Amino acid sequence: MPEAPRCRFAPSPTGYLHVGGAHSALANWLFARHTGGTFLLRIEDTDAERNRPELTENVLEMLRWLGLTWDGDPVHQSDRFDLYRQAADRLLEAGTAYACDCTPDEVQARHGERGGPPGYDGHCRDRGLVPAEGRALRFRVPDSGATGWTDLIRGEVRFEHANLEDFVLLRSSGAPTFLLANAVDDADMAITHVIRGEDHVNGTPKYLLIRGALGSGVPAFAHMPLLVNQGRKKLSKRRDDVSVADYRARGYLAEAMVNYLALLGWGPPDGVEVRPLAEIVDLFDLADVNPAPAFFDPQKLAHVNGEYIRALEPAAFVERAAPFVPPGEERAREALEALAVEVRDRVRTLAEVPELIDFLWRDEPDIDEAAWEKAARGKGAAEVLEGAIAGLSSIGAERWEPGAIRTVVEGAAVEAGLVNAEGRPQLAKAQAPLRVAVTGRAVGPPLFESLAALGPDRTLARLQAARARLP
RNA sequence: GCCCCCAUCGUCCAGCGGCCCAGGACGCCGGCCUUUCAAGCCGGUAACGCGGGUUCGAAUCCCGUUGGGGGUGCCA
Repeated sequence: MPEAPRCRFAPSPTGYLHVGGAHSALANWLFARHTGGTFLLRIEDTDAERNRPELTENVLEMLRWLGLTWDGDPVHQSDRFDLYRQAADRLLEAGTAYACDCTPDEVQARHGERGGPPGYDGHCRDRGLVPAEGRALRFRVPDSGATGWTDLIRGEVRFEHANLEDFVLLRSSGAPTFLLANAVDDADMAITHVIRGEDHVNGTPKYLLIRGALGSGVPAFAHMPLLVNQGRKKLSKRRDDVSVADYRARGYLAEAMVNYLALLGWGPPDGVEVRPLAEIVDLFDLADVNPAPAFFDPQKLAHVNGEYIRALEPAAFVERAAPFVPPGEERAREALEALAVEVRDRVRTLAEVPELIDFLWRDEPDIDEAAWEKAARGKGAAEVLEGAIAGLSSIGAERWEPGAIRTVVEGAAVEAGLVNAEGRPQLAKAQAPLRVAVTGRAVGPPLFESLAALGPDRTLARLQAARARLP
């Protein structure tokens, strides 16, 4: 019986959680849940300069929101500097690391002079410098040979040592770099599978060299495809719309986001894309992941989100949409409940909900003038309004429901001459001026249900106001 | 520049030597349904980058090429 897999998501709190990070976290989570393994979280906060502690909470909150729960407590690298220094000492004693007093500027200047490949030139390799404050520690990469691994997604990958420069393990400040801390922690945490983005492929031989020098064995690697934008560039927080928190705020459901993310770089064997997470856990396999970069397509995300929204029970929809209508507004909540199903079936994000029903809680409809002009110019607009006003006035509050309203509007349509060849009322034409008059918009939930929810008094007042605007 | 990775419709995924003159999904276009808009249903559009091999047979294997991406920090 092989040891149970252990994997981890290791975000750096230099920014909020973005969809690329979520994609990589999801791959780890799916792998762990599928294999019955353990999914750990490690906060890589070794860079005091760029570290923003408050962002750690955003990352944790978003992972929780997505449902990507981790096992045990998150590990913070800032608490473990002793561990890294001990490892560095061992490498120093073994001669696989050496002190270096070159400044980054010097390294770059020498590169400028000599040309050729950038990176460190091994200047301090054999100077026998004693480690001290202000001196960095570098790894002595073997002159010959190569380091490689069998990537679970990419197959064989190899790097010639000749192409690897002596990289920094400890900064001159004494703080560990990502390369050292990452490798040491994975060994310490007994990580068996390193699942991360393709942008880490180039750092992997260095990781392997450190682990080899430390004699700590090696985990398996799976480098996930990067998520790219329309220009096929790696998603960037600066220019792309990638904040997970923003997607939540814009009315995307966590389960839809997770389902969509799972579809990037991977697809279920049976082709059923939108499905319960449990089934995805069941089907997911790293060996099936596509190594090519994948475009993060907001349109398809929206489609998947719409499917999830429509699958919600009415009551559940109301609960989840409630935060998107004016809070504390009793009429808003009532409006949501009154037209729950009609609205649910028409939105792709919860943020689209208020514009469909705001006419119910506003004192006056917010009239879209372009829509009004068009409807007012339509044939029989004034007659339909008048007929509706007269007919609806006589319905009475107790019989104010969609069916009765429809009957009145059909009658008004006939009287206004809006009939087809068979003499049937043309409701599409008749409802246009009524809809704009009452809701302010040209499109929205079904009209009769909308008027039923609005009630006779407000409906009639709005129809009369609209009629008054006509010549 | 150098190193590494990648390569099927516009996009995401399927295809792992014959079932493929390539299938599904999003998008787009058209139709049906219909009180608007959606949803739903039906139909259409559209791809194996190129060149060599290997093989009876290649989208599938190999080589090359072209194109794209990533890395190249005392960031992670």
